[in-house]
Amino acid sequence: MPELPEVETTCRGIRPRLVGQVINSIVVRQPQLRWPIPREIQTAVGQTISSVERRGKYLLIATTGGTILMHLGMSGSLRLASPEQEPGKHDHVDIGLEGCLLRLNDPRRFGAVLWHTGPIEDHPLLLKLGPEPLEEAFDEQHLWRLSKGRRQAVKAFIMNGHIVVGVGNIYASEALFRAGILPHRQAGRISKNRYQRLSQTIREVLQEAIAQGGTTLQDFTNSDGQPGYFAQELLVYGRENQACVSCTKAIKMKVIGQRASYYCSNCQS
DNA sequence: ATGCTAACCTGCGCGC
DNA sequence: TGCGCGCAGGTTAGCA
Repeated sequence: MPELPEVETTCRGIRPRLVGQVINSIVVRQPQLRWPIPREIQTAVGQTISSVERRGKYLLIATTGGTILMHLGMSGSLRLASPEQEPGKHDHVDIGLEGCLLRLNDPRRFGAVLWHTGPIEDHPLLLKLGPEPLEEAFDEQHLWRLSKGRRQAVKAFIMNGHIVVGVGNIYASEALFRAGILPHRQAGRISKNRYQRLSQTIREVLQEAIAQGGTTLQDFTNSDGQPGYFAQELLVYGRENQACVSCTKAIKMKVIGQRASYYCSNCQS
């Protein structure tokens, strides 16, 4: 479910309610997520939250004694709820604050809740991540340099978190369409000029999606339970056999790296 | 080093 | 109605 814009929307939504608050309790109903939730997570109880940040699709809730590292996987979402609200079927974790709680819901359980002491940037899951697509370090130079000699499809290349973080399946197809590049083109055989265009369209789609509050396909809601509105802006994703918005030719679908990829064979080359 | 595959799970929509 | 199938927004581990 959540790509970078959805995680960013969530992060912005929960931050004002969390920073400065003391964690009163952590209730784990289902510890079996992507990795088991460690017992040490209870160390966070009694600590004060100092910041709520995003790195790629990871949410980092920093406290005075360590950091809660969360990932929403494919189907996770966070809600701010009142302590009286009964937990639902897939409400696996509650982080209790003063007067409210942060509740993790994740039907497929591909998400993660981990605890890390020491500098969070040293966490093994974050250590090898590529640059943030909306920050300076990400540009055509970066893509061009790392693509050298790579025979992998460019779509898989930009979805690789070690290259650049936060480009998920929806936005990868969208960015490639806007850049006029076929998703199955080999990464190492794309010109620097085209990477210039691609780095631009990646930033563009992500920024627009954040401005719209994320994309709601089935069930994404922000921390207030509101849906995102980017779905109506999607030009190719999920539009197989429909007319291309630019040339009216039928949109095609091809599985690349186990993921459905949508493109226009006329507008992209 | 690179790149592909399986794996982790549940829910939903579709065709029969 | 019910059942089986295929598919879904992510990412890592493991192997060639």
